[in-house]
Amino acid sequence: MHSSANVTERQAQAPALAISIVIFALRSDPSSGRQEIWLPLVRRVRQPHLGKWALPGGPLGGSESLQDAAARNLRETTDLEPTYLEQLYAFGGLDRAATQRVVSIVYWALVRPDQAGLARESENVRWFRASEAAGLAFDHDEIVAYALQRLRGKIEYGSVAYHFLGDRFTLSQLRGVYEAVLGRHLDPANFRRQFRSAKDIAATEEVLQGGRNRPPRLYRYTGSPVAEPPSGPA
Amino acid sequence: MHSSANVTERQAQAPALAISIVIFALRSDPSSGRQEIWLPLVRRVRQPHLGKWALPGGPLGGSESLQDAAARNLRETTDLEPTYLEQLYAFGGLDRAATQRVVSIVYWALVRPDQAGLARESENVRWFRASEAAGLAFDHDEIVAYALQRLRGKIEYGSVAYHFLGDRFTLSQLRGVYEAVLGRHLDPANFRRQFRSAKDIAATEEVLQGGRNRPPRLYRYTGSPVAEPPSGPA
DNA sequence: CGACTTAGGGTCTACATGACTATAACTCAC
DNA sequence: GTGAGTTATAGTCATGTAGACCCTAAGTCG
Repeated sequence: MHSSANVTERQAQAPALAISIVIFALRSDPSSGRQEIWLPLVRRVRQPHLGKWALPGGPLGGSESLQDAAARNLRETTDLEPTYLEQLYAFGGLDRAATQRVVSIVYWALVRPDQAGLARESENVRWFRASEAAGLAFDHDEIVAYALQRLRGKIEYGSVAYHFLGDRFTLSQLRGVYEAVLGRHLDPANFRRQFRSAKDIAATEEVLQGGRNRPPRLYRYTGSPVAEPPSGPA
Repeated sequence: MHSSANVTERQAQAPALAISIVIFALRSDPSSGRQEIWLPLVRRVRQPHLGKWALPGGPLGGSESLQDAAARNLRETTDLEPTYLEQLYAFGGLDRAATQRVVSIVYWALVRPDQAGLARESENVRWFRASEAAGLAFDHDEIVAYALQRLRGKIEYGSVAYHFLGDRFTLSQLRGVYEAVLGRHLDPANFRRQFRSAKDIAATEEVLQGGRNRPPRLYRYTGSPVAEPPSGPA
């Protein structure tokens, strides 16, 4: 599939179509306690870029939608179900791959590493801090940077933050998500005030017991669990 | 990464890759004087959907980037240069075309119909009011609706409004753009106050003479003329 | 019990926004 | 030439929100 082709052959070929996916999850640093953004990468087991780390992905199956293909690649690498999945961008520069013209439609996803999904690493699948994911294969460095930028943009406006968390969460946990994504400290009191008046969040009767300090109240996200309509943007 | 089928099988299944483009321009209604959003459509001259109106577009050339392909399709239908060009979305549902799986990477553009470009219509190219573009071929109705939604979202946050206008414009003209895109009346005084303090807009020494009323001052957009970095999102 | 830490509520100020009023500068009808 | 009409432009006032900051509540731990 990667037989070296001269220029004429390359231009005659239809561009190959691939799906890649940037999968974000949060993990607490054991020492500082702060949350950080992590993502799984897959080691290249063939040329080109053999041995380098790359985004999960693969060719688009003939009988699946773009979104389905992204979700399938996510499951195959992490064993997790996405709580959020959205198209990021279609990358189609001429020089993305040396041997063949490849157009990659990239999705980005948020997962909740509740189960041992984040621990399910192998020789060829490993989780990295987003801040330390560099030197990746192809143009995947740029793609990850763009996905992070989009994540930051989306969290300010929209409702993606909740998709990092379980169905019940404290405002401190939610604030931790925002601080991890935005990369700066947020005032707890102002954050609370802002989200108490938010539409799609509701206080439950429960509090979280077992902590060292005053037990915090648990909240619930009441908005729609999926951000993207099933048949693409409507 | 994945056990690959042999080349012939894969190419038989491989979805076709196409570029489409939604081109927006503003035109004043002669009776009301208000501005409206227009876009050019192309009549289908072959099956499927023969005779229906559709978005400009075509197959992706083998030696052009996605952005270049979109710009080329724009020039071929309108003879205008885009002042703004950005990727909209990649549509890849299974049922988009009856006979063949087609993945369309759709761009959207803003043009300034300074020259006679908007008048350059033909049997198979015609401009339509965006509000009246319905019954289009394929899923192009949805694509136009989504592009309009994106335009509205972008105009509130960003700097796309200026790309509908020439290099010198009055605040009334700029307000006209906002009113056309957002579909509602805006208070002239408040609009003025907001944009006098905007960063990327500067007053010139000139005023626009020849109108019926008090001559308005001309302003200039000082931000970057292109929104998208040349090599895709950075 | 007192020290410590996080939860949660409040105040004060600065700033942006929407509604509204007032004045300036021009054309046109007469 | 004068006044009506229209748009340009400035200012005012009330409201809402965000950031900085302070205070109290309710737990744990020594």
